[in-house]
Amino acid sequence: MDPVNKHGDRPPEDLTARARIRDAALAQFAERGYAAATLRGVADAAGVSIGLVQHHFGTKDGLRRACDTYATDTLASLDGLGVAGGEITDSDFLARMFRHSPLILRYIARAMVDGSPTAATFFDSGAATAEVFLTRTWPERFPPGSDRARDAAAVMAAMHQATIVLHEHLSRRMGADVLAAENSARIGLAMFDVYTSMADFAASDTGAAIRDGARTYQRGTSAAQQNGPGDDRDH
Amino acid sequence: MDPVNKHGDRPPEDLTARARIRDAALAQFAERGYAAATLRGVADAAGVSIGLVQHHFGTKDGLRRACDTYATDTLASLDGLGVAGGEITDSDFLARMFRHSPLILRYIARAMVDGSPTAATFFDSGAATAEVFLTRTWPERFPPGSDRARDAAAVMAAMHQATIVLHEHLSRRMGADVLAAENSARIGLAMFDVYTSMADFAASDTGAAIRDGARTYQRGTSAAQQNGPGDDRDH
DNA sequence: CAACCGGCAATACACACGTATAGCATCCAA
DNA sequence: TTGGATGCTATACGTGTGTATTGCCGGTTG
Repeated sequence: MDPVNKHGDRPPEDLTARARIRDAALAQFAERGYAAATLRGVADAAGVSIGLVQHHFGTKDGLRRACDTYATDTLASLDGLGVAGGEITDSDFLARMFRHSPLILRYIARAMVDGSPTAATFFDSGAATAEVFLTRTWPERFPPGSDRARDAAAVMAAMHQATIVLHEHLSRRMGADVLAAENSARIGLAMFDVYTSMADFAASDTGAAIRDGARTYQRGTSAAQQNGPGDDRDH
Repeated sequence: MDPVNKHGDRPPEDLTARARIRDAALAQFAERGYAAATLRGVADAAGVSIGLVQHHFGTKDGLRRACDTYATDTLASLDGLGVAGGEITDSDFLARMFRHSPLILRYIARAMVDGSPTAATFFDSGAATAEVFLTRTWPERFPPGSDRARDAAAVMAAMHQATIVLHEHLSRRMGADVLAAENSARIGLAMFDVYTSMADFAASDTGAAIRDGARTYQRGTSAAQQNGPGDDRDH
């Protein structure tokens, strides 16, 4: 049997050599990073000559841009329901992503820390979605346009995307490939556990002390960069 | 004034050319990644010849290993209080890290996704710390050695380290360098907000529905996997 | 048939990289 | 003074890289 879900349910024009090259590039860029990946490696993985890679994509950067736009388009096509509405369907979105193309998921994970301009768009999209969710669900805590909402949304996006970006370490630690479809729910449940537990901690005395300490520390530094007398050891 | 906190409070032997090369390598590896960084670039940044880099570190991989061990030692020296005890002094640990050497922080952030073997150790250390914290604070929810505790600890480590690994996107979105010492408290406060809010969401009807859906989905897919049946709702 | 054009391979080229080697000061013990 | 270490530079070498060039082959069009 040939490799499954490699060219799963894609239109037939995607089975051309050009598409094979793009898929190979997605995999190579994801596994080795842009700098370490070579055009000859991509050509070999795609089973074509290196000349054909240039014929279709011109330069190495052109190949990367093609991968970026392909990933962006695929993501946009999956954004149709749920995410665009500002719902927190993160796990559901990922589940669909797992099924559709783990290749793109791995590529995104690498691009996020590989200097790709598309990665910034992806992160900002996640942060924007989170911000809509936060301001809609708790308008009093996160007033629309406030710094508090913006900060929380950015941090929340980072925390969620961490499960993708750090999938290698996460998988090693959990003993399973967290980018495999059958394990998507496992991360979601663990995130629920972390959220509820850490909220308990935040509401506890020590949690409140830490938060207050951070608040006063922030007030001290926001005026002048010098560290105030604070540092109040939280036992 | 010369660049501050570049060779801040380090022993005098660190001001040798060898140390300057190491610092330049830390910066170059962090900014460009291992593959894209060049020995000539490191030599230029350190103000020495490329031959001296080889004289001190032999090969490029030797230079990377030297950076890894230096980062590891620095981390270990900061682990003295708080973290080793299993406390969740994450923000405090980071605050000290910010002050001591933002250089190493940036290096760690890159190494985490650049295939460095040290990065695995760093992640595992964070996950182990989190696991101790979870099992100590909520022993009934996270029994020591259970899959549930291990999963939650790994995800929690990933979520916390995300603020470092994704510092570039986070900083762009928040309009400030999140790896700067004066902003360390800001992330901590945002994380508190996210935790409390998402815990509310997890406790809501839709949150419970999502969790139950994930549970049944997971039961459907994990035939061989054994998770203790004693998961059920902890009120 | 002839001209042509896109898919594709083979090869050549210039360059930057990591690495190896040789040399030059300075210092310090014998 | 001699003679090696030591810190450091300069330069050469081989290789792998991205890219450019050339040409072949099959199908379409005039």
